[in-house]
Amino acid sequence: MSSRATQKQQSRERILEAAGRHLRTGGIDGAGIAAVMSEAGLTHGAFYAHFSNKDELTRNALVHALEQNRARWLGKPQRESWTQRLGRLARRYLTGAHRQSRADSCALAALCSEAARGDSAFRRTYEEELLKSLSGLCEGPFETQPPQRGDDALAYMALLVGTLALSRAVASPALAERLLKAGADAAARIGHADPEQRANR
Amino acid sequence: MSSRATQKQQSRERILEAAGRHLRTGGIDGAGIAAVMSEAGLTHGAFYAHFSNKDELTRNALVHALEQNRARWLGKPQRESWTQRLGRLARRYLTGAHRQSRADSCALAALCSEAARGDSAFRRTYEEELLKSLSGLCEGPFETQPPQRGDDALAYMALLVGTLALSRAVASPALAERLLKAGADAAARIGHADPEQRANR
DNA sequence: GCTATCGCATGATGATCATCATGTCAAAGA
DNA sequence: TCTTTGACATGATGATCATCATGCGATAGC
Repeated sequence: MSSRATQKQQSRERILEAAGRHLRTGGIDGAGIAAVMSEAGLTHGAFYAHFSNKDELTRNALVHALEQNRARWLGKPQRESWTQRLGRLARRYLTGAHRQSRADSCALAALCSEAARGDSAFRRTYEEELLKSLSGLCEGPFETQPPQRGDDALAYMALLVGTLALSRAVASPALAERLLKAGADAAARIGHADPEQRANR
Repeated sequence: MSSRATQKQQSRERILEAAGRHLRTGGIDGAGIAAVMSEAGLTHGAFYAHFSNKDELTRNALVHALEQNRARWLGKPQRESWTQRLGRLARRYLTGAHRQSRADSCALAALCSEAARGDSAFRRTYEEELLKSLSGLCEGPFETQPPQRGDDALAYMALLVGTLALSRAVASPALAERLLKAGADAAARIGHADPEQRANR
């Protein structure tokens, strides 16, 4: 690859990094092309050499951010039961540190309510990333999971995302911490409700 | 009350209604004073006779919206167990209709991720309203609930909010519907995990 | 070495928006 | 009836922002 091409590739990488941080910290609108480019060490004019418009950047930054999120959250495969896995990953996700670190936190949670207002291309991207995260959680393609496990995984993700979002939306740290704890406990229980009870729902 | 005062009161009411709709449909920034005032049948200049700035409007609209939300969601007291109540209210909350009606839907869910980016006055208001909703759910002051019930209520609200938000963020209607169903099932189970299991957590 | 290319910078442009200044007119109070 | 008040309208003002036009300078291919 020519040196110019690698330069451009590196610039693009830095832009996506900066955009990912801004996206999670400031939301979809809170980005600002000039601010992102400046954080990437460039000026606003260079933007259109990399992306055709802001929406395209936003989608790419979302993908980029969630790949990082999944790598850090899911880590390497473990020897554990489904129930253990749900409990362990919930405790790893619902921490005070995750709540407070905005710039590199889970983009699904950081954007959950704003995503609904995005255009359909953005929502398609969001959905794809959610499905990838579900597959990572299940350690296999989400579409091939047995129905009950798929439903568990969906409710589980909704609980994690909702808990983290609420814990940030709230003003008092004490309530935020209690939310995290209550959410993690409930998430750990999603895997093992009494089976006979679940059969005749 | 003088006729002028009632006029003003009615104007204020219409502004709050319009702002509540815009808040839930377009988010905190998506409001736009001119648009809100025009929907209230006034022009933008009249705004500052009612509120000192946009932030104040936003907070008041949030309170107004959530009062309506609670009235419609919780309805009249019922003769039912805690478990039954959680199941019934989850099914009432997590419907396709609620997902699609943006303008008058639950403001807690509509703003859950953006609220984190609001100023501290906004987050205080959000927290107060969340606590009122929790009290309504518990049919008594949230602060006086037994710890386990309080934790259940917190996780339950997080699950409802997260499920509704995700179901809107996603592009495909089928996945959205499945999320609602899985969320409602899981929410109904929050109340009755095996007690001995819960005791030695 | 010469020239074309292209990544990037600088500086418009036009749109949107919150807020303010000023004017108007009807109702309140004397 | 006359004056004052205040709810509302109209029309700036300045800030922010996405997008575009233009120019530069280094690199790549000849």
